[in-house]
Amino acid sequence: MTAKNDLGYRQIALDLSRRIIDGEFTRDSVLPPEHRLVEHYGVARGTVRHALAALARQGTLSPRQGSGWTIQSTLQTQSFAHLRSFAQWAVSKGMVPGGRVTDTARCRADARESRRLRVALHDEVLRVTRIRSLDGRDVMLERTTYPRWVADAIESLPADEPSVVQAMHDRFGIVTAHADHTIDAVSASSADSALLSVRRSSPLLRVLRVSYATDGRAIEFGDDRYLPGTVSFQVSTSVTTNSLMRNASPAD
Amino acid sequence: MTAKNDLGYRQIALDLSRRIIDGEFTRDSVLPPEHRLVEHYGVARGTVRHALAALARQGTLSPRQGSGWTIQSTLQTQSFAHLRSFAQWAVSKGMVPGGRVTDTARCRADARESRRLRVALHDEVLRVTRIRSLDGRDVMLERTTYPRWVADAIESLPADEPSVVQAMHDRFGIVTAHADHTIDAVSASSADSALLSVRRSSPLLRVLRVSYATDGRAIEFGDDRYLPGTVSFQVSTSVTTNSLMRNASPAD
DNA sequence: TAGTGGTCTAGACCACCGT
DNA sequence: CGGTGGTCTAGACCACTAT
Repeated sequence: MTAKNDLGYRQIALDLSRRIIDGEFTRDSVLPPEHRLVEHYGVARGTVRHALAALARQGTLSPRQGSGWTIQSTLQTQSFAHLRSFAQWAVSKGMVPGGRVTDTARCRADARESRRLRVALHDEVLRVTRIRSLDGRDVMLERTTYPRWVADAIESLPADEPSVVQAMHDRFGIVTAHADHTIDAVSASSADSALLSVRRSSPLLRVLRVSYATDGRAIEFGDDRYLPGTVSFQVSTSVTTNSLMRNASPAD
Repeated sequence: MTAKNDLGYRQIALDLSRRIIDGEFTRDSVLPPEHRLVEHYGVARGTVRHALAALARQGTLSPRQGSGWTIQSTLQTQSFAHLRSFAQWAVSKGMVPGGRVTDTARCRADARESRRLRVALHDEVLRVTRIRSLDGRDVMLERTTYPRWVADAIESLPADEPSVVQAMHDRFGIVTAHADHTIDAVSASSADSALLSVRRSSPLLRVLRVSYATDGRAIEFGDDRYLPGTVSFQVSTSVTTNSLMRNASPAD
């Protein structure tokens, strides 16, 4: 876009987000003043402000009266306010998600998998390793274990399926109703470092993730490792919604 | 209030909030339609909507197109501080929190601080560095910047004050109403490594944290760096309840 | 269909920032 | 001082919900 074609604060927010990601505006720089954005997009000032406010809530921008809107972060943040898959989240941020499977194997569940997936120890499970990318750049290494009841569906998907969650929903009617995430930091293992092209023992942001179907069965157990500086997670708390928990035991 | 005296979306939001707390509107009931609130407060619809949107962001209200604004929660203040404060969280987990100030300095706000705290660039701020421990073991390095309006209160606290949040509340009536957290992973800087006794460039879990008072002013901007394996963050999300749920089970 | 919220317009005035 | 964001007005039309 970047033109004045259509309208809508959502599209404008998406376009601005896109332009920030593309480097048209850099961190700590100031956005063009509102009246210029109004010209550019051909909408009323209120609409532009609606878009800017949305980006501010998401941590991308920050206004200062009398000065302008400065770019807070060019990082993309995942908010837990919405339960989204990697691909759906990427699309909502105006980026192109990618993925490729590097390894897949039928195995017997180890202790950790049996605990998280609530299947019997040594039950058959499917382990899949994927590299996930944003706009063509690898940003995350995902190791997911699926219980037997979803394994066949997963194996039938193409290796470069961009959105596994979407495909599971569309093709098999398997819906994620609930998910638990545990976040911590780890050193890259030698396997990690090879797949993500980073030095061994460099820091990675790890998200352990278990998602559940509407009937409560676990759909998958994932260990996602993000390159630092590419993705961060954001939690907004208020008196009424407590969405964040600290946990003292090691994440596993 | 509850009258149509003055104006301003903040006052309207505050008034609605108070009326909800006072029980005039109960949980799961529906607010009067916007046009009636417009009459009641004697302002334009945009102003009413601005106030409603603010309450919605706090989790108090939730709109449904075609229906109305339903009251999501009538809860307020108390339990909140318990989850937000490092010290109180530790106590609730049966651990003994500790802390010591290693550095404190009055400075001029740099670009990042002025952005996050919404104070002018080069405004005077107070920077405090603390080491925080659990059961006598150092687990976290905390660098916090306070704006001028809280700096004096902070400086009056003893260096080993275990719970800053608690003290601010009890002694000065400064209450945290809302907070944003951004979580990612970083390499330990040389300063980090010295203070936390880890190798340089080893992974740390970083939490950037801005907390706000009830009137919306920023109370503090913090950069907390946790040793991996000591603390993790857990988030539980579900599709049906847009607001997030707490999960009391341990990470493992 | 009537009533609700969702979005948008085209102005206006004020408060704050920098020079 | 001129330029910026912050707030407000008084309309308008659309999309969705209930009946």
